[in-house]
Amino acid sequence: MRTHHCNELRSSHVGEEATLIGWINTVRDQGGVIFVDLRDREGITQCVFRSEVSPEAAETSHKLRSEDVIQVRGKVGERLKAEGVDTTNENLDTGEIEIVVEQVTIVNKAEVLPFQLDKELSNEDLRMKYRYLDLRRPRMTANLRTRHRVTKATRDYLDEQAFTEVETPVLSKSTPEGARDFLVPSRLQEGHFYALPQAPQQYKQLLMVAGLERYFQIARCFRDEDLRADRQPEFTQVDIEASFVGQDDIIGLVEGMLGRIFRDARGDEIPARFDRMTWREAMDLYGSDKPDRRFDLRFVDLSEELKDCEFRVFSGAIAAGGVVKGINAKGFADISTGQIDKLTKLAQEAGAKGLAYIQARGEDRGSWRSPFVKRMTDAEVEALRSKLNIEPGDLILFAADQWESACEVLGRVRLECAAMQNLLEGNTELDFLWVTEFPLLAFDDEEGRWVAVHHPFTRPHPDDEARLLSGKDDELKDIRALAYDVVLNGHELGGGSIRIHEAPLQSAMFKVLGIAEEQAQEEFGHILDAFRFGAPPHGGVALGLDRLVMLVCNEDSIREVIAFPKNNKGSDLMSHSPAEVDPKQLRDLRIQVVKRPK
RNA sequence: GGAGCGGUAGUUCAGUUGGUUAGAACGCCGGCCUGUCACGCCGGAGGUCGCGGGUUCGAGUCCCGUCCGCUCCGCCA
Repeated sequence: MRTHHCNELRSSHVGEEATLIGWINTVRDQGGVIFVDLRDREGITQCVFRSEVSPEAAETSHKLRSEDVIQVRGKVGERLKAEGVDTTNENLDTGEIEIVVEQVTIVNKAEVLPFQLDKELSNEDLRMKYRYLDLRRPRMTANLRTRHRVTKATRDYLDEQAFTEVETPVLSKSTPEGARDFLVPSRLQEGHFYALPQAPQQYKQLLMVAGLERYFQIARCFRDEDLRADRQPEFTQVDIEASFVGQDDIIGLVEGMLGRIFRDARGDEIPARFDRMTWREAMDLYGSDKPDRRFDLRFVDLSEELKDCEFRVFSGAIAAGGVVKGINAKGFADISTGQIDKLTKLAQEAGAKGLAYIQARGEDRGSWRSPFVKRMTDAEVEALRSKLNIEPGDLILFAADQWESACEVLGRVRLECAAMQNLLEGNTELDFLWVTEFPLLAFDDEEGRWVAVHHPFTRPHPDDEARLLSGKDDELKDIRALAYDVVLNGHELGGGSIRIHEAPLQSAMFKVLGIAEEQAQEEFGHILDAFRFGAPPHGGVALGLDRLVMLVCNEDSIREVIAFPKNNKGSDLMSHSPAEVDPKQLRDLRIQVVKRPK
């Protein structure tokens, strides 16, 4: 059908005969001579139609329209350079040549497209409705091909590291902890349901008991929760588990794998070793467990300096065992009142009563605009000035509360501040970071019980294991886990942990989580059983492939790197899923849909 | 469940204090053009201003409701 693709012919081919097939990118009809840019997935080649070469082809060429599929046959010609006119196109790889068309076939006419492929399109529903056309745009095609290179690099690397890819069931069992499950009714067993996996967590641990030692899977996972720019109800994880390894082994493996991925998919070299910080440090300095360090805005602790401050919001919080923290938004003193209001609202949504600030307009404290500075002593002001490095033009923002709340509030404010100041404009840096020593447990006030921060199979830090085994409430606080997240530019790329591999420790964990023995036996009996038969020490990690590819492609949403994604409400606007089903299907499943009263 | 931004021609958008017949660019259709490549030139078609209600002499513009899209919070072990 074709002899060459559209990014193949060069001046060395001049004089040869060639047949190309593809889509019409553009037509430039000059009356007597017609130029057609023919496009396939590799690129663009200009085709020229002249009546003196072929009257039939020239006649047909007047009827050609954008996105028609055509096949052309002709000689490869060198573009004219005569009379001081250079007609080569430096924007095209094939810009030195053109096909002088002798024969053209209209393979398939195209109707006018609902949007132009060469223009940005902001109408998301239209993009999704005609996703196959949206994907025809070079940027989207390139994203899908990059995604392929990422998965290939992943498989290549893990294969070289002696990992075995194993598929685990998609029809599996609902688990009590974690996200809402998608359920699939069983026809053969009336009233019973499968659940789609949120992650292959239990299966991969059982593969370790099976003696596989090194497993991975590029696994589709499902969570029935609300969507976001970086969250879809079905998504893909690079799921990894290994036996006889510790935290540093997994961390080193992931560093090597990401290095390979960025090299193969983008041609970039990234650091062989990433920075590490503990969860406590990350919260303390950035107010986030996935800090974006591409801008500074680091927290400064002022609890010591302000403990006797006359401003009660500060001294009161410190007296109650809390902290006062501040950030210096350099050169942002001219922030508008509206922006201050927005930051204050944000702080309030995050749980603060308000947001204390100083607009340091000049050197002298008298020139500072602030609701509370007048109540501070000179010594306190000078302490702030030196610890926060306050210079004229700076904006200082404060949070005062219990440590974790204050950090969370200021962390939120920090990100919004950076957005307002456009601190990331034009930034192309890649900042990889490991966050380690996550807390093992968190107390859920609503449910009145301890819940696993990561998941119930996560191993406690060896130094804290005895405290878990004690099971006492005051001992459970601040137990560290052998859990770690890898963060890229403020996005959680993935996380993992070293697991519990002994039945007694696992039982103790279930007990702390308030999962009764019978329930543990019912829900996780197979895991507890398996641990009794010589389970090896093991651990692993899971990386969000969609987010990774999104960052590799410099996109802002994972929808840009998923071929057929769902919209905000979980619908596929092209195929119209989810949809009602035939009543017969429901009868077979013994399912009755009860409409919610309005 | 909550908050914010948006919805005007096929597409991207503009639309002033509420005031004549709602505009531009690209695209589309017709014509001209033998070296274009964002081709150019001439002409033309194309609108339920998301939908419903209200205020008003008069609503794209103001108010209320509603639907849709996006972003964020909650949620996401």
